[in-house]
Amino acid sequence: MDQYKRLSQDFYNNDTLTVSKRLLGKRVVRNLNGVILEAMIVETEAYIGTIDAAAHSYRGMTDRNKIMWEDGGRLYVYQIYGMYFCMNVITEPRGTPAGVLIRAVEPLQNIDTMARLRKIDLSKTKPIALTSGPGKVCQALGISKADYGTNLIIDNNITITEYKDINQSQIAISPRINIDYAPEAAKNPWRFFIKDNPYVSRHKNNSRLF
DNA sequence: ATCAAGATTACCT
DNA sequence: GGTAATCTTGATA
Repeated sequence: MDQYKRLSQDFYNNDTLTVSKRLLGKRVVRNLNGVILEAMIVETEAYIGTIDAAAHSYRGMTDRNKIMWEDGGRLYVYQIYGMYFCMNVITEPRGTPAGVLIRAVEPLQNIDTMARLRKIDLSKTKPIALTSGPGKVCQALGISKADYGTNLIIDNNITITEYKDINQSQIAISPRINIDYAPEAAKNPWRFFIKDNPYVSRHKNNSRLF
């Protein structure tokens, strides 16, 4: 590791909306068999346990979502549509199920390896296609269900560190993406992203800045 | 045992 | 703008 500090247990054992905002500008460090992939978080969504009909934890504990009841700083990985994975950073102390979906990152190091994992030829396709969406993020960083439950505070395969200071004026807020199955919850402005960052997933909701 | 649905993406017109 | 791809999971019987 270099000069940037890992985020602490206290960082994660916190209010989910606060953690969602504070994760912007932080750096994901992924050790993939000795190859270090690094990327900055640029887009997040909060999923808030028992009050949020869009959250997997809303209807209680299952085999899939049980990690959400653990302490913050754990990794919740699930498969979607039979072919993609999504990664969530668990928040709040043990017993309170909540997490933050990492929707987009900006590649920083070993971008060629990310392109290979994404099966993208960077001479033909724009680099923003690499990591501008939750399924793309996991594919580019080689994250799958094998990483379910990773402890970001002590584990060496995946961690998150300080990186760039993002102030409030650089953060845009919108409703969350693709949660039509929970129309009431979809009204909550619980998506956060860095304004004008090219890696933020493109969507009509981007125009609604609070 | 069966079955519908999904915190998505790539590709098509 | 629209839709196919693809399969684990959770709910119901």
